Amino acid sequence: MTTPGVPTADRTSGEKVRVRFPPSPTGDPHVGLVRSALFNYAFARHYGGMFVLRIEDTDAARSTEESYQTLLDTMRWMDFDWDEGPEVGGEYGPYRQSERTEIYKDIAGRLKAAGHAYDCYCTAEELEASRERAKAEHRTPGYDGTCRDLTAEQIAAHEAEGRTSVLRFRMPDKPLAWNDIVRGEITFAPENVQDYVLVRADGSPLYTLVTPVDDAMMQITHVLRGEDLLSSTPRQIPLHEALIELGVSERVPQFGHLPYVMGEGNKKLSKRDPGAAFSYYTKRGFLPEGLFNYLALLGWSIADDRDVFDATEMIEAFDGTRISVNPARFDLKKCEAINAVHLRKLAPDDLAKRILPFLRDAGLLRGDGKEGHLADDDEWRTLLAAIPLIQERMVVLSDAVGMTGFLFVDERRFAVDEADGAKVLTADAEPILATAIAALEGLPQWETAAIDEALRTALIDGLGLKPKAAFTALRVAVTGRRVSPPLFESLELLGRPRTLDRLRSARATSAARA
RNA sequence: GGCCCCGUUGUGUAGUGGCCUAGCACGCUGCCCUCUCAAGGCAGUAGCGCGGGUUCGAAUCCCGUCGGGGCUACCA
Repeated sequence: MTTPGVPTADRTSGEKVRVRFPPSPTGDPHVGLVRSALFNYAFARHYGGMFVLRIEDTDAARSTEESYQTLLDTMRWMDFDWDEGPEVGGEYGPYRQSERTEIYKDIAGRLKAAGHAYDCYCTAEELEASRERAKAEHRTPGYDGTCRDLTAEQIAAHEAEGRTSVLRFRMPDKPLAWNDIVRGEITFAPENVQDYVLVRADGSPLYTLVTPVDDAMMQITHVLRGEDLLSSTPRQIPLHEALIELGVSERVPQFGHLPYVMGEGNKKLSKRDPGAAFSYYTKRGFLPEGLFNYLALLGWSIADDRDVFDATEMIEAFDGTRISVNPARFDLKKCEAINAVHLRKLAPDDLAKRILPFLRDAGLLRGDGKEGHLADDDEWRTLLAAIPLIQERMVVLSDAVGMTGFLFVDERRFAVDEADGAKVLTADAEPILATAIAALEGLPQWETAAIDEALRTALIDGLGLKPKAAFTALRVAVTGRRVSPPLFESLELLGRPRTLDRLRSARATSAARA
């Protein structure tokens, strides 16, 4: 690898940095896509530049309105505020390519008039044959230039035959090189990059035309995109140069090609991979902060001894120079670990607020949902009090449902986990539960320390039990599971009546097994 | 087949000729703490794809080789 090109987004040139994120609204957003948005966003913010959101929906067959909306929701959820784009506008709009067809038509015409593009009448069969020939001769397959310099007679003959034509870009005969922001000097020999199609026979523009045209007209200075587009860059550079010549552009943007995000095996992260879909994270309750942090780590590092940081810190550090060239494998475990760290840093009421929707969706709250009031006052107080018990045990927000469900569940619907109950609430548990009930019934103060002391005295000292055995029985009886938040605190939160109800019910179960 | 990109522990990375008996994080294992589970603490596990050079000295430079990936569309 040669020295990567340091972005001359420099403050010295005085040129305002403008970057763009151009997703296609096809299907559900993918974490690889979000990572790409993140890098562009951070780059723009680092240099105090503009972040442009552009929707690449020229492929009408695959683009959907639903996907478009999901894309915007995703951007908002990640807090990637865009300075120009759909819904916010901007002076270089419109920002949906489907609304720019006249622009493309105009540019295509001017490109043709200036001799940078020409009509190609080759049929699919002819092109296929040409490719086969090239392969057989160990040459790079691609367009052979048949229609590059047709005479007026030849064109007339083709038209008379009823052939249709596409518009092809005329590649210059010179080495195509650029200093990639991520990878350094990259060069393609001209014979390996052939004339390519800009406009379909039906007159609709292709990605190959539209992307450089928009980047040019939107004054984009830096293009950070996936490595899969690396081989389209040598084709785009001469087109940018042609656009400069036509006066619609002022520069060839600097390019940087980001490493892939890989999934299982040695394949790009695909829909098959658990966790490939962005919605997976919102559903499980990852934090935007956590996902932001983890995604930033996919192909970038902030320092040699640190990998937890927030958006501000990343933006401060992200100047485009430490981007890795290697593909990064998506590691859900690490993503969870990073998320858990961010979760533990949240203020208690903030965390509680974020947990609420998950509790609501699980049907555990009575709140009417009006004006964001998902919980009633009692529930809110209980949740707030439970936060210290669960915060360091959680990885994602939805974990709170399982951990605090026993506090919110309607008493008539409370049930002990079947497997845990069968294992723990045996005949042996009956005396433990009986003793605990007796100890708690007359307790003057219903609070953690008193509960703790009373139960230890009665069960450990009194019955000579091991703490683990004694408290596991109570834990299962009261929380319904063998794993729960700390027991005594949980009992305090649950309150005496409900605690005793559950203990009595569990005692009955144990007695029945005697 | 052609072109291009890439190759440090299981994973992500630090590393740009001596600071490397290769650092950090996640994972995994064990121990401590402990009412469960976490969190926390401590310890451990495992790596420069391979082969040649250059050099007093190479993960770092050169050549070759092997491996992986991408592109090779009237998709983006």
